[in-house]
Amino acid sequence: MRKVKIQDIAEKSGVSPTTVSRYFNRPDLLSQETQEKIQAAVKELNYSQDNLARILVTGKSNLVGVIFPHLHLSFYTELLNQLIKQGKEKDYSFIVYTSHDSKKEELELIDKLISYRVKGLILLSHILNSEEIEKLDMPVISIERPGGNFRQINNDNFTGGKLAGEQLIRDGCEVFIHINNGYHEDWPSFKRIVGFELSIKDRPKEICIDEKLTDPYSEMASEAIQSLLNHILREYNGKKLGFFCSNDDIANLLQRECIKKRIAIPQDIEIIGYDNSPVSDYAVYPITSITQNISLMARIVIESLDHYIPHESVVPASLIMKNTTLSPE
Amino acid sequence: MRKVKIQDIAEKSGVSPTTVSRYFNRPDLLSQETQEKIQAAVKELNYSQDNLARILVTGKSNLVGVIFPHLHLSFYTELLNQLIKQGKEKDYSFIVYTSHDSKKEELELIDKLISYRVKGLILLSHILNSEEIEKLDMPVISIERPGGNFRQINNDNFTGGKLAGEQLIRDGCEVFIHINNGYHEDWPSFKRIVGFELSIKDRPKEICIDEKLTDPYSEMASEAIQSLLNHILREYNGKKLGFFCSNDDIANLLQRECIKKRIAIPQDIEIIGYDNSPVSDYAVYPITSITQNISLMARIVIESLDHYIPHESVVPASLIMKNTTLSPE
DNA sequence: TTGAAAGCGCTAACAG
DNA sequence: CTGTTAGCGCTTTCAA
Repeated sequence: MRKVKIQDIAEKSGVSPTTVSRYFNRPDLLSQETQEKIQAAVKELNYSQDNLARILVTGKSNLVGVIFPHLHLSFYTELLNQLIKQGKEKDYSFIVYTSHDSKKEELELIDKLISYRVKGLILLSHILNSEEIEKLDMPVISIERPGGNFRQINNDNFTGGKLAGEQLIRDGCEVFIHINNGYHEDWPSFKRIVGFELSIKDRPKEICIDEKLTDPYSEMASEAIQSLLNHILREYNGKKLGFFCSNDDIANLLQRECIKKRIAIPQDIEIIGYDNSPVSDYAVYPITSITQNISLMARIVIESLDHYIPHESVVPASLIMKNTTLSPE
Repeated sequence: MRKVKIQDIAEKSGVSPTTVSRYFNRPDLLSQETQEKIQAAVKELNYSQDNLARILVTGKSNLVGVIFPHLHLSFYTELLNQLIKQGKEKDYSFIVYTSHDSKKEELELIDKLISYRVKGLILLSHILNSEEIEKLDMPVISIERPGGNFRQINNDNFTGGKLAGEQLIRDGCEVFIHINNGYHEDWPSFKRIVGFELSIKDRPKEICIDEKLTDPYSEMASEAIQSLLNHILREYNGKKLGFFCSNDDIANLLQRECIKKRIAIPQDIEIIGYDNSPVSDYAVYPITSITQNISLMARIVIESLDHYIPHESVVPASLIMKNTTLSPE
């Protein structure tokens, strides 16, 4: 299958393998004449480099590993999309894994990545804790994960939650409901709740946590949101409700139930999502959402691979007004 | 960074590097005693293999390249999801690219994959034609692409379209509309249209093609579907309409417009999508859809990597009844 | 401006 | 059951 190597084109063009290597890496060191000879041979034999051999000897790899919890959330697929797109310019290639599973399996995945000599690891899954990550003998860039002595890129979740609360207040909501699929106090996304609660002060509120919402495309999730909505409607009959959801997919799920119940959006119920992902635009009523600026996150990731300095970056959050909140006068 | 190699643990355990190598590849050839010695050393030094070196010498790689047109379609992300999941068992790792772009860029991507010595290439993009693919010096598995002398895995699109048409007839639709983002007669998905048209015979029909629907998450797409629906409603006022969309995302887009116009689904309009992807379940009225059996496709892909024999596989299509068509008595 | 030699980390003969 | 030797395809000294 693969046959033509540097040796072959060395012979063809009457120079040494070293010179051919230099043609690719330091062409400026070669005479015009040799360059042309080599170029001709490369074309004729349709030679293409062997990156593995090169990585082996130089120790410099452009392979990057990415581990997602799953791919059923727009935030993840959009981030992947941006990583691939922006990584292309710097010649990075991404090995993608998902890890729904055990700690043991995640460590095996990472080991496999190491065995492929990846330049770094982009981590979105929540299975490993900080100490375990710090033990890894490679650059790790975590996204929306609890901190530690590695590179972290997080959204300004606090401001995100605060912006949501403020908007709902401005629009005259009387009860404030946060829907989330689970939280830990050390997760960056926990700050959304903090910011939200702070902004609504002592107004009536409900914080609804349900792990069934983790995979919003499941039937379980659908049922969970249904009974949640029923509960809230019963409890706060006649009041204007302001919902703040931990992601757009959940917000969309909620909107769907509201439509089925013929509740007027945004007159009787307002909804604010998180991520400003395609689904939020794609919903029946495009969903007002907090943007995480995924493309900026991706850019910082790529940059961090080149210059790895463990610390946290916070990417600003902002409110994107759409049709599930009142439009400003 | 990376230091401990086979040599180190050979010294540590007092055997030759070869023996250590055998410990990983043919442990059955070693005595119990040596195995234990080596195991101890491996643990102590926290050794992990170097796959690149191994690929270099054996010529056998478990890296697989995947090229998608983009990642904004559930069919793509779900396929990727399944590939990663099912590939894990056979120890495959996937390098993922998207290629919105030029033929030149796509060939560069493929060249890069070759330079990483991938075992094979999974191709979903439509940029290269069959001859160009055949020229590639590696196993190529194409999915939903025109054929050629390589491995193809396609859905039984003809039956898929036919099933959709038959259902709409059964439900009493009077006008039959197919919505598509574009087609070529040699694409497998063209057969959906053929099967659909055949099943509805001489009944009133419209075949609507609009490239703006290619990325259904764009604003353009949204506007396109809106004016399309307006046109149809004007033209066939009072008739029951049966829509067959080329994918679930478009079907969802269409449903959204129907809801806004307060058209009764499935009484006045029926909608059938394609892919049976998460969005179809996630829509306000879960969308009746043709399943491509993505997980089966993924399984065949994985299988084909091990036993590469150029030919076409056709994966059966079937109709999944949900809420945008009448439920059977 | 070019080449010879050594070696990246590993495994496949072949031998014992 | 284990070790010796050679070499995967490339780059990096060092020397000319």
